[in-house]
Amino acid sequence: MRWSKTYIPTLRQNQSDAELVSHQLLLRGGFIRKLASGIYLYLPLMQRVIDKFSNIVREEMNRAGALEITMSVLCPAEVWQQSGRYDTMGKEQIRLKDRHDHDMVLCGTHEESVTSLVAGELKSYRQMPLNLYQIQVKFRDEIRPRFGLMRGREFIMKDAYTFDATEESFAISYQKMVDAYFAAFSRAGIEVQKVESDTGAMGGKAAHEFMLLVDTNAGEETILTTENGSYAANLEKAVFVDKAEIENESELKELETVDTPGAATILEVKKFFDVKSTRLAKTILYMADGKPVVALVRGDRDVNEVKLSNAVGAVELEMAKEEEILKYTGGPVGYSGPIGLKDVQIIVDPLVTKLTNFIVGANVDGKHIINVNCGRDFNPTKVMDITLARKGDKSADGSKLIAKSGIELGNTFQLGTKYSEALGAKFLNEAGEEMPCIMGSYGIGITRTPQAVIEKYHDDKGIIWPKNIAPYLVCLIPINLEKEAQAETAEAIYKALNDEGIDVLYDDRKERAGVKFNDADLIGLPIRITIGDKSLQDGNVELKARSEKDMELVKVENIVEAVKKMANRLN
RNA sequence: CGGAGCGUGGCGCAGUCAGGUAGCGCACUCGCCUGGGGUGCGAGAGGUCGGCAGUUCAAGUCUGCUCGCUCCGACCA
Repeated sequence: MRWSKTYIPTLRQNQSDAELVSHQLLLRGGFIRKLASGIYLYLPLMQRVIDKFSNIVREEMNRAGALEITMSVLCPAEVWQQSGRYDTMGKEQIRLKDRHDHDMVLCGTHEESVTSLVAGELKSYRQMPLNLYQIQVKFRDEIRPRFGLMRGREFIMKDAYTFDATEESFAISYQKMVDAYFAAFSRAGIEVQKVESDTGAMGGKAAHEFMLLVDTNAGEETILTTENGSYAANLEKAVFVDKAEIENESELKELETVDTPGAATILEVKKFFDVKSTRLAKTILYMADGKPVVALVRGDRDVNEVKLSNAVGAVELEMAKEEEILKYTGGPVGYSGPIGLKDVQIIVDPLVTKLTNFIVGANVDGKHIINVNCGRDFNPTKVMDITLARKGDKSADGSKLIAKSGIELGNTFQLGTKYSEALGAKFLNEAGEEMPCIMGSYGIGITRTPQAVIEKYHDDKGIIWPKNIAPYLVCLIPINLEKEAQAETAEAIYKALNDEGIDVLYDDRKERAGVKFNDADLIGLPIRITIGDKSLQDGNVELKARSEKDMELVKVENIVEAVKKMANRLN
């Protein structure tokens, strides 16, 4: 492609509202433009990146036996009502009415569509395993879109869905997808880390995320992992073994209400009684789908709201407001406790049940209760792990957990039979019994991944694309096209590379060398060929990798081979 | 939704406090110069100052309403 014939609107200045380097570079490099908050247009360079990455994913999916289909983005609400998710998706789902006033949704994922498809066709265990996928636009009406393509309201995703007759068969299908994911990301030039994650709105039994680990604040998720990688999970999901030393008293003492004026926070209470925060229980009131729930964790710990949300089966969980705290506990913020609460669910973390004679709020301004014991003084609705893990905690095998920052590029969900039962995707097994399919669903962020790659691979001048997803492999730059020798050589090399099927962007613009070099560095094509008088006198052109500092001189007639050789050794 | 800001040529901004001829840099067009890291000189074109209503002789500037956008938080691929 000739630069003058394509459309690459690079910018000299940064756009003021882009926070992330990768977002900034996509805008400056002329890859994307924003149409509205969280809605982007993909320009020619970006389109090529998307195509290249899509094709890698497509090839790996096909290799794993998945079959490509396309499902409609527009979907009748009815299907979502059947699965129950019409109520649980909340405002993230974009909804509209058609001209007949029928409720419709713009899909953010396709479990419902694919399951209702399969429900009508799948009758026998002989038809499984089945794996269907598509690469398509998705809609999620994010509360706060940000970070460019990382969190948009419209984005492209590869989503795959598996249907199996038995757990054994499902395990194989799942593993095939996991393997395909590693293969696809590796071909795109990046290494991902598989971590355990919460299933969230997807439901189901277990889930994994595929994270790109980054140094910057771009990682919107924290991962806890052991040094050797034996365990890795995202913060919300991470399970840990608590190693805190607790000074428990063996004898259970009498309850006592104590005046603690001005001591509302854990820190103040701990100071007041001159004890460690592990001797206190933190009582936090939440509203779960409008109903009050109290969460009790040890004083030195924080509530994991995802775990809590799962514990009570809530769709929407938020911390209670001041007036709600007053209403349900009778006391002000900072003095809440589990004793004497009525019509409030009490979820207690196991770490609290291990304490004796601990301290809680009295639900009265300026008072706390001491010598509290769970089960004796109040009855938990449920005892369940609701504590947020943190770095420094121990994993199950005793190794220390360390924190890393990651960008989620893909995920895999073990859905079980949630959707197949709801939407009637049933089959007859070998014994002639009717069974629901065992399902899995699998996503890869097609537009998000390239931006994450940029976040990982860039320098102060611009992007450094891995070769397999670079919009072009080679950037061909004649310093001065007015010089006939340079122009002729450029044309010849351009033709030679094209004839070999090598993607080359030929900068034939009447720009000064500096502009061309800067633009080339900015858009980050892996290999640059420079044609200038100095080296051309000896029949040479200059070959340079974007990721490397030094260039080499190559005879014009050897350039194609040299490019191939360089491409081979580059990431 | 809670908190904080911002909307002025394509992009980045000044001007708003204190009402009185809409400005700067980059980009763009034309001419000349230059020609190995965002070149220099000259001449141009381009703006409903987010929108609506109000105050005023006069509104980018003051008032009210409204729309959009960004950042922090809750939500998430």
